Parts: sequence; C-alpha cells; structure tokens
Amino acid sequence: MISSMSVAIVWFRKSLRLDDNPALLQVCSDPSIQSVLPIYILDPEIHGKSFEKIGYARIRFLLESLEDLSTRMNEKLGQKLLFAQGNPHEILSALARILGSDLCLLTSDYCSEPYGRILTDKIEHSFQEGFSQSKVCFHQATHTLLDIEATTADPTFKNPKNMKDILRIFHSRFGTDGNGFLQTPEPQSAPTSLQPLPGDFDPLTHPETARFFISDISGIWVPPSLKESMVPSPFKGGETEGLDRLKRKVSQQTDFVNSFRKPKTFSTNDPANPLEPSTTGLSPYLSVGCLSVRRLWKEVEACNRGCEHTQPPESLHGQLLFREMFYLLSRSVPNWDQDLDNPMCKPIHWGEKDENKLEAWTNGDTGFPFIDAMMRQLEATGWMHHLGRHAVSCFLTRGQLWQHWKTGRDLFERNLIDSDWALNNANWLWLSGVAPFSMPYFRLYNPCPDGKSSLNAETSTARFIKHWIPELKDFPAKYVYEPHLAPQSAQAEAKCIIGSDYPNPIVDRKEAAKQNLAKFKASLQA
DNA sequence: TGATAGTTGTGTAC
DNA sequence: GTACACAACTATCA
Repeated sequence: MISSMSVAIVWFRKSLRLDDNPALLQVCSDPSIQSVLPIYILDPEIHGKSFEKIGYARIRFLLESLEDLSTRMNEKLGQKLLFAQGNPHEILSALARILGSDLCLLTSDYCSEPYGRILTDKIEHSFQEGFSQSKVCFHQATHTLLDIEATTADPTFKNPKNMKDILRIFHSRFGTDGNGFLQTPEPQSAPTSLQPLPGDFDPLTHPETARFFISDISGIWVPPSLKESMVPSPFKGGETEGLDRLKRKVSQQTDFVNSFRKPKTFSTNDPANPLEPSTTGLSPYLSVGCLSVRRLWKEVEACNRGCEHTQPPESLHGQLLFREMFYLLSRSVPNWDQDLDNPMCKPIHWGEKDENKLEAWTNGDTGFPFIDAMMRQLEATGWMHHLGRHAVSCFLTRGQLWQHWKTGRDLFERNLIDSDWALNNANWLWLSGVAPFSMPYFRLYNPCPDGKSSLNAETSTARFIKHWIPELKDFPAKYVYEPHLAPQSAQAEAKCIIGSDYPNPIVDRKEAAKQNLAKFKASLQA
C-alpha cells in the first residue's frame, strides 16, 4: 500500500444479503474504517473447479443470488462486490500480505460445516500469526437463531431429539415475553452506506491477486449447457426475490401462516401453476443466506400475535425449530454425515450398491409414477415438496430399493436448491429410519398413494404426475399411480404401453417392503 | 415396570 | 368420513 489507511475486508460467505448482516453492519458502523473490500469467493472445495460438485439448478440459483447481491450493493450502497475464485485462506492471506498494516479488520459470518470450521480456524490462526495488526471476526448466529457453538459448548447441553427438547433449549436461551412469545434476536436493517474500495489498490490487477479475481459476475465460467438444460423456475435467486417472497407468502398471508400445518400442505398446490410450491418456498433463500432466519421468525411471529395459530411441530415456527435442532446436532454429533462412528446412526447392513436401481431412481424411471415425477421435478428444477422428499427417500432406502441412504443424500446435496449439509444429512438419517428420532422403521410411505394417503390430495387429481411424466398424459387418472395395472386396451388408447413407453415397476412394492422390513429388523437385532 | 408418546402411515371395515 | 388394526421401535415419565 502506498498511503496509510484503515481497510476492512467483508467476506460474504453464507449470508448473501444486505439485510440483517452483522459483518456488513460492523464495518459500516465503525468510523475508523476508511475503505472496504466486500468479497465473495467461489471455493472449488465447495462448488468444484468448474461447478462439477453442484447441479445446474444450484449453480443457477447461486449465480442469480450473487448477481442480485452485487446489484443491490451497487444501487443501495454505491459499492462494488468483488468476485474471486480459489481457496479462501490463500486469497485472504494474499490480500492481508498486500494490505499490510493498513488492514485492520477481516469480518465474516459463521459456518458450522466441518470444512467451513477448519477453514475458519485456519484463517484465524494465520491472521494471529502473520497479520496480527488485523482483527478477525467471524460473527456467530448468522445462519441460525441459536449460537451453535455457544449452545453446544454449554455443559448442560444434551443432544435434542424431539420438539420438546429443542423448545426447552429455546426457552432457556431466549426466554419469553409477557405473551409467551420467544424473545429471539431482532433482525437488523440493511446499512445505507458503505466505505469505498481502497483508492490505490485493485485486486484485479495486482500481480499477487489478479489470478483469483474476476471483473464481474458475468466473467464466472459456467457449463455451456446450463442455460438450455433448465425449465422455468419459480425460484429466482437473490435477496430481492427472497424478501419479496417473504412478503407474498408470509407477511401478507396471515391466515395461511396461522393455519399452517406442514403435513397438510401437499393438497394446496396452485392448480394454475404446477411449479409453485404449496409451502412458503423460502428454504432456498435461507440456504444461501439471501434471507435472514431472524427476519423470517419475526415475520411469522407478527402474523401469530393476537391471533389463533398452529403450534410446533406443525407450524412454521415448528419448521424453523427443527432446522435449529438439526444444526445443533450436526455440530455436536460426531461424523454427522457418516454411518460409521456416528452415534445417531443405527448399524443397518445395506449391502452392495445396485446400479440399476440407483439409476432408475435417479432418472425417474422406476415405473412408480409418483416417485418418478418427484425425481424428474428435482432434476429439472432443483425443488421437491417436503412430503415428496419423504416418499422418495423412504422408497430408495428401507421401503423398496434397499439402497444406502448416503447415495440419496448425495444426489439431494448436489441438486436441491435449498441444499444444506446439516439439514440434508438429518433428513436422510431420519427418513431412512437409522436415526433415533421418532421414526418407527416399520412406518412406510406408499409409493402409489391413494386418495386417503397423506401424500395424496393434489396428486389424486393426477395433475402433478402428468405434468412431469408426459408419457402418461392421456392415462385415465384411475391407473396413473400404477399404470402397469391398466388393461392393454386402456394403455393403447392412452398411447402409452407400459414396458415400452413407460417402464414396468422396478420391484414388487409390497413384496420388497416386506423383505426390507425383515432385513431392517435383522440388522437391528444383529 | 408399565404406560405413553413420538413433526406429518396404510389399509380395511363400517 | 371415522375407527381401528397393523406392526411393534425407543426414550421418557410416572
């Protein structure tokens, strides 16, 4: 650096937003800081060198979110967001070396995942050793309501396993107001200004950093087939859309919020728009941090105040409480994403992989239209309804195909736009029946739900299935769940012969379920 | 020690 | 539409 000044780096990590962003606010509110480098780093460890680690829908959602963050920073704060690609430790160290004594602060948000924590520790250590002039601040409780580190480090902490446990933790940490509402932290508004970039340092041209930095988001390489491969999505990435969706689906929908019961949500899809979910659809925005969970909690609370409303576990607050519970467990339970040495994973003998079954499940060619429709929707849009996720994961594991839950977990991780390490592993542990949550292993989801099933209502009209499996579009609704049972004449009339135009069922669902139940039991007793 | 409950089951009889 | 049988886990609580 040529002239002496106080520079801060704001590293946007899991909070791609201006609203309720503690790292950003810390810099804005510090008058001693003269200039700021706001940075987002594409990390090959997380995204792959050329995005090979995440699916198209996730890439698209992430890029849209970054573009929106960049635009908002420009418009609202008059500041440019810098993009870099590479190892964050390497890049931040290079910046610290160049800025030298001018660098007074590196600030960012918390990441609970094993890789994220290792990275955080490494950066903190390096700065202490080599760049002690600069303060390093990783704000806790940026992605969750609870401070995950402080909560799990408390000597009285015990792994929460149900709604009662997590409510107890919330009550003890936050307390309640006179009306019985939990006093969760208040979200903070976005800043209105931000210090400028350092005048005499441009990381894009500096010889030590030029190779990492990209001039703007359009310079990020994406797979050429990305654009053609995608169908229209109701989820556009970014804080702008996240806040708008929050308003549309929560703040302006008091009745919907107050009567929200998660298990009942499959039946209320918008018939005019089969892509729009029946739930709030806010999870992708929480996942990349376009939306603050504190903001969402308070908006739901505002609807609840003074009105009759549903309660956890089924309510929207209940859903957020489970999210917190899974974050705590993902931090406190060793080997959370493994079956070995994971005290929350029962030792089930899943046996060898069956590539044919896995391929059929992945591609939506199992011959079970309900399952296939869900899987094709996932592939095309990166979204699947909550109960659909239950059905396909049960089907893949303890239900019909007897394949290891980690295989399904990996596909979800790659493709879901609300992909989240802590939650994805938790849900697969739960749904495959291996976790000691309240999932009796003999309770199965029927892959061919009839009119009375909890999975039913919307799909009983067959609209959902016909949308995603056009082969069946002229099939009589009566046979649409089990088309192989339709008489040949009906198949011919619908121009879809089962076995050639659409596959026969990959397994006998009842026979497979019976055998798998026995295998599960045998594993537990072994 | 026995009863009960656990975010969201399914199938059949009436 | 409701009631109940099915199958039968585990942790917790009285």
